[in-house]
Amino acid sequence: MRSKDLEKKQRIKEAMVRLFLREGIDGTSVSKIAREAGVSPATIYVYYNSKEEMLAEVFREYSSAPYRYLMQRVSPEMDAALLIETIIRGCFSFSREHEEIFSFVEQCSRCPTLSEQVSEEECSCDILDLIHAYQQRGLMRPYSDGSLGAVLFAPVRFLAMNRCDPCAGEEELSELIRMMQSLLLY
Amino acid sequence: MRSKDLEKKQRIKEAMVRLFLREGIDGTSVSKIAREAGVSPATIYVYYNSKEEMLAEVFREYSSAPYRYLMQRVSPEMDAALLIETIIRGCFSFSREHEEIFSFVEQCSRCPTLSEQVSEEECSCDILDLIHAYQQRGLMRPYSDGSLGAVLFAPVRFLAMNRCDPCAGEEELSELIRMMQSLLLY
Amino acid sequence: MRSKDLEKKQRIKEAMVRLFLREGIDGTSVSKIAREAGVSPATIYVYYNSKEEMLAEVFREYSSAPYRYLMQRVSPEMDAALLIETIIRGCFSFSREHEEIFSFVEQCSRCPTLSEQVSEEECSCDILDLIHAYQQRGLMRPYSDGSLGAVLFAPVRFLAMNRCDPCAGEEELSELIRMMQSLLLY
Amino acid sequence: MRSKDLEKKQRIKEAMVRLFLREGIDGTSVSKIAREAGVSPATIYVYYNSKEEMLAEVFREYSSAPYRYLMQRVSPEMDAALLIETIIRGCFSFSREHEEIFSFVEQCSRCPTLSEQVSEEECSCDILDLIHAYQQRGLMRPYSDGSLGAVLFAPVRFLAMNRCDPCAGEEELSELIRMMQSLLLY
DNA sequence: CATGAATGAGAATTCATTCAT
DNA sequence: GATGAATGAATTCTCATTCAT
Repeated sequence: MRSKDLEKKQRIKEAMVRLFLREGIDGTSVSKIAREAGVSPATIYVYYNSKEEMLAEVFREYSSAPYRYLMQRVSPEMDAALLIETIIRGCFSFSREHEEIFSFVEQCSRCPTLSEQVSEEECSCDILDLIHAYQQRGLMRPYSDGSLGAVLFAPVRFLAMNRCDPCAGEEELSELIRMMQSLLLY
Repeated sequence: MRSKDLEKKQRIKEAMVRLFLREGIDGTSVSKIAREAGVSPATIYVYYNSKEEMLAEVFREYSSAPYRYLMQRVSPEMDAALLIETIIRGCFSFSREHEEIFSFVEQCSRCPTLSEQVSEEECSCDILDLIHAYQQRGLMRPYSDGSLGAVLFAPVRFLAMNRCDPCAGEEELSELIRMMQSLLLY
Repeated sequence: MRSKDLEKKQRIKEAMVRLFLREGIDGTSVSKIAREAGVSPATIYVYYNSKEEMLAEVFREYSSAPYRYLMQRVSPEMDAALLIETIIRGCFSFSREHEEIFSFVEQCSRCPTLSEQVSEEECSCDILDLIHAYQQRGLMRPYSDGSLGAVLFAPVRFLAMNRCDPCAGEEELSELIRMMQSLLLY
Repeated sequence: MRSKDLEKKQRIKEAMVRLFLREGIDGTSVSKIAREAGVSPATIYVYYNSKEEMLAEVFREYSSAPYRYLMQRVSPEMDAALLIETIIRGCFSFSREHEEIFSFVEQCSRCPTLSEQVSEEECSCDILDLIHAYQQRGLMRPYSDGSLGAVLFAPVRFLAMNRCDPCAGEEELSELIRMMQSLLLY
């Protein structure tokens, strides 16, 4: 596909993701996506074989977006406390800066017909590798990957979902960071 | 006249919730619900004005189900460590024993058109009140409600969602319990 | 049927006729009629065998209402000019005082599945008999019944339908009366 | 892509109008229209946004049809008596040659939810302009437009509706023409 | 590659009617 | 007689997809 085409495919993806935020997974139809993307419904079938495949593919692509976002913000030189803070703040700010993607991934990952397509673990493996390094250097407690993922990502997303008020959010965010530091550091 | 049949309404609810698990929110139509419940599609409109209202009402009802389940298992006489263990194990076993309700609530609470209808906080307030008592007696650290909810419920649900293998689940669950105890107790 | 029942049947009729004005013939369903009349849908079937029969029967009853209204206002003692004026003004004021019945009859009489049930001529025969007397006394020109009906009733109903502004209505009404007097009198 | 097929839209309109004559406004459903037009119900929604809009648009289009029909038959060179005869005969023969359109417009114009969409006056303005010329030349009495419309169009439509027997129709038609000539000419 | 038209299948909902009390 | 519940059939309309250009 040429660059022109890639740009069009991108427009379709973004349209879909925007619609998920506005209308929910069950309110997002192919024709609405087409209208939102400014293309014909038929054009969508140039890039995808079916709505189902499209959903699965875009879900797969975007499910790692929060982790890629994080990877750009962390660095192995950070001390462990800052790493934890950066991860948690990063999760939170991702959910604000990319609200549509955040909501899209949350919706897809809860949908039983889609969730099997993607494993959280694969997506988060780079971050976890980084943490392994800290663990091996004795800078972080040696909890298992599953538990780490559960406590590092789930609570902050929980806050992101339930807090509309940004200020209250900030306070709870700081508290959560302190909690996770005391939990994961020595 | 025939009197309105609450048992029939219940069957409709359960049919909907079962379908959410099997087919997802976007694959659940009124006629499928009717077939699953063994009634005519028109009958559903005797009990609900529209699919939207039905969804909202059932979501509202079931969103507190996990917390009601928990409340039956905890007691103010438990020591703090056991309380935490009971809550986390309770969350997990609810997700196994009531897989459909768990999945239903997770899906609805991520759907932007529905999530506003229900606040997690209201649902969890009884549990939080119980914890307040422990906090006031100096048996648990005085974290805010938001943070408590975030760390007590979100990670275990995260595990429940991502672990299919029941054994791995058990180990991580134990670890998570230990983590939360060390985090929340003195 | 007892008087209680007749009153209920009357309520149903009036509800139907009111709905025809508000929602049109195609927007009037049995359940809406029931709700408007304050009875159960099933009750309607105590009085009528089907919606179709109900419609036909009520149409038959109300189609002569404008003529009965007229008959109460005219008298064989009137001079011919006054008779014409009374008829035309009567038609017009009926359409204002009984807007629902007027609209109901107009709608039914245009509907091909209903119109055959009722003939205008039968309904207007009393008025026409009165006019025959004037014609035989040489006080009105001897036009045929069909033409008389056409010029006495159709134009004023045309005005009643198309004039919303009551003042413009009055002027045109007076003009129409003068026209009909010059047409029908010697 | 296929280009929008105006002939197909026309087929849909004609199907609707035909059904109004056969089954009445309340017996005309979108699927019946589709079947009658030989298209899929969904196709109708390519051309119209809703049944309501479709009805309104087609009503608007056809409401002037009888007047356009008349305009092709009259001419400013006719003498006044012939003009009146042509108009009345034209109205009548339109109702016979285009029975479906006649019935369609009559039904729509009586339906309160539709009638506001179209004003008789706008439709008849060309004919009325022609008559104004005769009035100004002193060839026809100077009655107002409202009254003219009422006596020129309403009675003949009344006859067209109530006369099934074609012979009786013809006699009354002649009489009506004579009446209108004596009424409107000097 | 791109498209608007077209559609069969199915969505949500309402209908006229009947049932059971 | 009167009713609210119940429903099969039909309603309007949307969906995901394909067709013809």
